[in-house]
Amino acid sequence: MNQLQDPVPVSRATLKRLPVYHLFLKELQAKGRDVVSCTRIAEALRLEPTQVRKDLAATGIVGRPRIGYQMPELLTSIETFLGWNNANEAVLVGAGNLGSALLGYGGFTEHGLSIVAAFDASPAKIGTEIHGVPVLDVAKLPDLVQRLNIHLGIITTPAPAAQAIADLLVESGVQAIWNLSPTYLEVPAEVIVENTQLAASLAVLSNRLAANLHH
Amino acid sequence: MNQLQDPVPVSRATLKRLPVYHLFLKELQAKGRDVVSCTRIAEALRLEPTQVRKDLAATGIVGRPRIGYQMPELLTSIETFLGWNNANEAVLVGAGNLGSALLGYGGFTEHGLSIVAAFDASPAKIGTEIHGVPVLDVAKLPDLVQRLNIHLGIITTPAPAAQAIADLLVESGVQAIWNLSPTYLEVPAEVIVENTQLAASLAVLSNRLAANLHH
DNA sequence: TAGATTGTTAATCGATTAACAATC
DNA sequence: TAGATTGTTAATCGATTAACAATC
Repeated sequence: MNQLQDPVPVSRATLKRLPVYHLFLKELQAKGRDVVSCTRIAEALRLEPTQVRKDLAATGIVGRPRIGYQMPELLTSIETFLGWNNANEAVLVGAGNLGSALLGYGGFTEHGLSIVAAFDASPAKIGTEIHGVPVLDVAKLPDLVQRLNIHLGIITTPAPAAQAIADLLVESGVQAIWNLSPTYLEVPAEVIVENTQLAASLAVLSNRLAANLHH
Repeated sequence: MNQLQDPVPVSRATLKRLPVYHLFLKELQAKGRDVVSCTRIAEALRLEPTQVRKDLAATGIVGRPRIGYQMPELLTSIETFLGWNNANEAVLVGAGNLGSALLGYGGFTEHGLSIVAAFDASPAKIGTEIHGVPVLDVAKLPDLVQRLNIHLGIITTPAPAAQAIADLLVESGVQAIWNLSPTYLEVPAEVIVENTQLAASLAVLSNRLAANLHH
């Protein structure tokens, strides 16, 4: 329901907070709560109640004054909004340490991501399985992506290989790339790229830690 | 709330872009360029030249009109500002898939991070080494952190264990936590927490991909 | 009812972008 | 010089926060 057509465009900031709410709500639900207010969420997560309210409203949920939101309804609303309950199939390229970690992560399935195949250039890995996912030759990527109509590619290769892999994914028809390699990727404007630079997260932390130690 | 008394308060957004510039500049340097302008950086990274200029200015670099910035000087300026050239020692807790991936990542050393020990609760792992880093019993964490005066802890445990580990790290004197577990951590206000929620990155991507597919 | 909470509009804050003078 | 680029101030934009009426 409430599929408002072209509703308020949701800010990236809101999009990043929604999974955090989801996490917190799951924990709360496990403790037996079946109703929750923005006030409570905001307090626990050190945010402003109004911000939480706006974020939740973006998912289409409607609450009840004096009461709050029904827990299962709220969780479902967030999940639906984030596209977590209609699985996205994805391929992963680069079955090294980080790639293997993601293949073994497990938690992605409940967030609507299913990695159906991994690709690598190393002959030693090709033909094996990592955490149950087959590792294939990169040469087979275009065919598989097209046949299975895969929309999402995950890049966990070393930096020097990443751009060529991105090109290959785009040529094969992938519409979104999750880039975990330490590179800036050049792709056509219509392709969505989400960069998760582990070094960048670290940079923020290092800088703030250094500032702290000076006091 | 955050009373950093730096000369110029640097926005978190700037802090996140600096490593991207660094990455791009390293690639450019490898191609033999030894001077670069904001115009060029902005064009390659699809940003506004003014934004690049302000970001770089935050690191203290001074450029020359008509010319731009000297490459080695600019790289050093970014590295120094981010604290990448005076190593931070860190411990990692949770030597599972993701933890092992980080231990094997290698790229962190050049960003000023040195993981000196890993901790795990599993007897099978204790006493082993992963990518050259010893895996120790969590019981030994407080002593080691205090003795070596470690400031930074990295949490890669499953969600249920994360809060207890965070408490332990804080008690032991750690001042910053890089949390890669899917949990929201409660810590004292003076402790810096940087959350890298892999699921959250994914959430942003899923949502935008879903929106795209509807068109 | 009284009071807590939602939903929404208005004000504030901060970051981005534009404009432009200074400089080499 | 002429023109590209820096550095900086002002304007704009967007997100957060505050205020408040509606509601149960």
